[in-house]
Amino acid sequence: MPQPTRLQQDLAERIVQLVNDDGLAIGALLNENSLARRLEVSRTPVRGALQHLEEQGIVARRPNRGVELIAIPQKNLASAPPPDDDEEWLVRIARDHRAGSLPQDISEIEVMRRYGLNRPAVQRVLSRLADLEMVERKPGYGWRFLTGTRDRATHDESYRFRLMVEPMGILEASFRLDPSWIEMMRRLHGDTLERHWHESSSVAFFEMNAAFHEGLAAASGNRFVHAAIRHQNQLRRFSQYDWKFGFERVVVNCREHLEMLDYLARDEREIASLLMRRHLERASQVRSE
Amino acid sequence: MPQPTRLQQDLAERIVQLVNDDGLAIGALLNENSLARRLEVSRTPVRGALQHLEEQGIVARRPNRGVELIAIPQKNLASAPPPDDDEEWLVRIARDHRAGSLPQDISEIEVMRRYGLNRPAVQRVLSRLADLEMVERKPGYGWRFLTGTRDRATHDESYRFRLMVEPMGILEASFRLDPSWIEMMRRLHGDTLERHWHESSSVAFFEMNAAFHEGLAAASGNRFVHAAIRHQNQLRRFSQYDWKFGFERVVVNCREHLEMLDYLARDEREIASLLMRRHLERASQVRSE
DNA sequence: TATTGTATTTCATCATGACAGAATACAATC
DNA sequence: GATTGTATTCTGTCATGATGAAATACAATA
Repeated sequence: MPQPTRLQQDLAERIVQLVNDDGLAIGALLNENSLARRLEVSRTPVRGALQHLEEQGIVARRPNRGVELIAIPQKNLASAPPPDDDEEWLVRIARDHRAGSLPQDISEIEVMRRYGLNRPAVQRVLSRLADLEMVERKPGYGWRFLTGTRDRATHDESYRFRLMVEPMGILEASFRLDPSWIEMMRRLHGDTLERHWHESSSVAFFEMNAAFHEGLAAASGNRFVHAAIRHQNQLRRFSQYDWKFGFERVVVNCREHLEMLDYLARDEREIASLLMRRHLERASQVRSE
Repeated sequence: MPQPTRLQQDLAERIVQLVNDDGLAIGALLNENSLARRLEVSRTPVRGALQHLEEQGIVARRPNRGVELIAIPQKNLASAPPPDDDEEWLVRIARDHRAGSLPQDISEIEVMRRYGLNRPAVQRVLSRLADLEMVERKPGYGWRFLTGTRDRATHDESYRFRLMVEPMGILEASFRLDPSWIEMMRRLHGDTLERHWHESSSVAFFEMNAAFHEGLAAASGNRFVHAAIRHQNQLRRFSQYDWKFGFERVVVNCREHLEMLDYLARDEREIASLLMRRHLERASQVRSE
């Protein structure tokens, strides 16, 4: 009981979500069986999640009767994406390599030694870096970083690719955008514009940016469009996490996003699509200056 | 020495490739060191590959002097893609599931038992099926097949996606197509049209088709376009391997490909791009009849 | 009877060691 | 001196068993 599992944490969040969606009031009784059924897991991890919520004072066990809701939980910050355990290692290794503190060619054992990771973890991390085309297996043993010719060309190709997919995604017949999503995005962008700007906000800014583009890709109703953009975001995450945006760039970006949201709210998708095209073209030139 | 490694097989093929590229004649001496350097591996696997070639009567060892080329090897069939070891299992599992002989939800151990695979192999295979969105991890333990709603919608979304990417790829400024590739493709398509058609040719036909689209994607000079189409091919490979094409469909397909090749040979890319668009639109309707 | 409490079984991950193949170094031969 | 032959070291994969968590079955209680 000291450390809730990742599954248990996720379930706890999803239970909070269910409570909100169902509009339950204080005093309502939950029960493990129906939760387990709705969440498609067994009772065991649900118990763990409930215990976790109990420690937070959100529910209280009523022996043999159920679990009473004793406080309405408020959802955490707007859809904080659950940070993957391996992810921090991805970022760290990518950064270390860029800083030149890693050799161009490296074996799995060397990575294990340097970072104190076990082998399965190293293999997961390297596989994911390979998916992002940041490393590749060497023919014999070991791995090789690909960041030689990569950065310059990749940046352009990424934008060229997104220019093919994102504006068209908005025009798909299956495009459906949740109005509440638009509202949430508007609020996030408004906040970013008004809040005082720190260098340290660049990660948050990146994530908002990524969420905007991914959300529209998801709305296209085409899983391949969505998957492609998610992949692009993942790719950019590492090369841009410690990229220092000037505030002017942030302002321009938010304004362009807000403009698109305005048109999308009125279902003016042709215009939004054009704006997306121009937005990407402009953004692609930022770095190459 | 009974079984050459996969790496050794690959090296043997690449050595043959080098011999052809360099235009070496019978009697020429190869040496392990320079081959190892050019192939970016150590001498050990090169030795294995040479031994393999020796058994085929292509080279002969001259102790302490080198390895003599005693027969000009002819390249195997046009770019036969080295069939991945796991791949047959992917196909088999996908097929078994479609045939209904696998449960909707399944654990890794169950897969190990049914197919007599070891755990790492099962994990590789399931991961790849997950990349193709054919299965997903269940929250707790086990995996779930996604082929419920999948097939119908996926087919359409796949073509919608390719319609965004493939015609545009041809128009990219970085587009470069190797004339010899065009020639090879023409020959392949011509052969397919003339040869008598068997049901059993459908795999070969699929692969030619895939190679055509992948080749054009690669020519775009954009790695994301290329990766996206490779992914689409992989996806289609499983749902279409035992799809029975009527011969009329094969004829139409080849004619359309050949027409595109004609325009591409003259660098008439706008027209080729339009033809690609119509080709995909037409192909997308075949199955939904 | 509905629900939680408890015990048992099953599963996936990790740790460890064995093994085959690749990398490397050095000896032998022309 | 260049090349192959041979030995040694290093690396990654597989096999096995231990461990913790999830799934499942059954008992207990309101």
